[in-house]
Amino acid sequence: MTIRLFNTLSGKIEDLAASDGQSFRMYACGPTVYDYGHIGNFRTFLQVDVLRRFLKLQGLTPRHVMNITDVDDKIIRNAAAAGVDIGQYTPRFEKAFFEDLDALNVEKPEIVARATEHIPSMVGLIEKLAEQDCAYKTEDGSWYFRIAKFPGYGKLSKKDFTGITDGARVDVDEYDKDSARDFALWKAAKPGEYRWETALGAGRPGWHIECSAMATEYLGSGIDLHAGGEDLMFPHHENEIAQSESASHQCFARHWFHVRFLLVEGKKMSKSEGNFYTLRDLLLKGYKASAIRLLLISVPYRQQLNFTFEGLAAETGAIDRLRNFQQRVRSASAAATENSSLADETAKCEKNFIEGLANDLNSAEARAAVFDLVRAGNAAIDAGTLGAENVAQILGVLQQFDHVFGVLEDHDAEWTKFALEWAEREGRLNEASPEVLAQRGFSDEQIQKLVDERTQAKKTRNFARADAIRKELAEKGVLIEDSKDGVRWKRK
RNA sequence: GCACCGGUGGCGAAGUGGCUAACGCGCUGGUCUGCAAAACCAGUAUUCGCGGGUUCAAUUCCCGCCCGGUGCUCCA
Repeated sequence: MTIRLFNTLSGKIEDLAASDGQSFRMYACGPTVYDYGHIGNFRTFLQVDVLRRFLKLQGLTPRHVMNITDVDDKIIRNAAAAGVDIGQYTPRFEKAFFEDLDALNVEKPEIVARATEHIPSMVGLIEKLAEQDCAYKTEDGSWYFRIAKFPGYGKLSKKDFTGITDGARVDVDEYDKDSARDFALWKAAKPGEYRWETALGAGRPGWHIECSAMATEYLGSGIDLHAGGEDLMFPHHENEIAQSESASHQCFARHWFHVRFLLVEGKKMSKSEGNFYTLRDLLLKGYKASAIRLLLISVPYRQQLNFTFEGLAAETGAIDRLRNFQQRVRSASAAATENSSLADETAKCEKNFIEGLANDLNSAEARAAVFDLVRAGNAAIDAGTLGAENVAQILGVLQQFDHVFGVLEDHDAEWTKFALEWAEREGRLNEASPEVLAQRGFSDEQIQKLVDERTQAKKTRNFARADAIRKELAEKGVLIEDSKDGVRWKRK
């Protein structure tokens, strides 16, 4: 199946392929590690995850590079405020970032590259640009990219800069740039500021240069795909193209993948609106990591997604249904004969699932196909017309679904516990919801004891006592389910 | 202000110039149960922001308006 994906550069939907016929070389802009990641950040990382997982499902081998921006103005400012070196400031946020990706079941890229560990590579690139007069040094010792030397500037974001008047909006710090649009490659250190001593002078890299240097170092020129949030299109990605292509005289990236921003409760997410959420905020409120993942990936990446708590609750229900179905199919007693219409239904699901994703990563279409199978499969189980071959086929399709969607395995309670432990260490337990908090210190053993007592009470038909225990457990966030195979319980 | 994207049932959301407008959640009814819960089944938009136009036919194409979002500046 040919994978078709929208390319920001061409403005068209194009076929995706590994240009070297072996590995699919992709670069995705990673986080600036100065704070905890919010759900907007994670929508982008999650959509890139869906893409790379689907590529793998389709037999491609991704070679995926992600940068960690561990030096920038915000980091320098925050570290200085905390009275520590940037090297002491960033690791905890980098660690938190990867923990969050783990919680969201995001696969780790093949290569993770920190900006601070690639300074020589960036310096080399700037020197190469300087040799071609594409970079120049200003009086304060900073280096800038000369946009006038790159005719293709604006081709990604579709901007026409020909009419821009130089000097129209010049920043005070940038008074000696040749053109207002020229951007910093290397920022000279002001007294007392964090710095690297290099051939370019003492300073630190500009924001855009790290991605050009590291993408090229690990992947070479003409990479298959470059990804990021829609906001990065301009100026970040535009500048990456200008730098990289001026230095190499080759295409930097063939395909550009941009993920749309999300809304929260119908509004732009911002701290002042009070609708700004980190992953940890949501876990502490008792939402499941898997539901957060599913919600963030279920709306196609080019579509604005409205993140709501009602939607999050809905996805929790959807996940339960999918997991229950898988469990039901696994333990179903197979009928003697195969159900051919169900076999057709299963094949159709697989086809629609793959086609949906191949169609510009339409995850909504893909998951709808799976729910069609859930309905058909459940009906067959109810009717007792599920053959052994049917079981194998359905489980196979669910496995494919989960290769990409990654929500069927249940690690939710572990991540909630993880968030609680983190909050406790950070002195932020007050941010946890009462229900989540009630689970703290309520051990599995204690729960089991109450569950057993209730079972005994039921045996003696002491329903009043049994119901009282059920109520008590419910108040502490534990749900009881009676079934033929005994009593099950789970933390909500 | 200029440019771009979107507005589909209670909520999220797919899709299409003409077949019963996907799918999930919710809700209602049913099966099951000591009662629940869970699970399963069934039902649930004469209609796709508003006003025009093109067309035999528009939710789908065009124009205008209203609303939301994004970019033009740091931002996933």
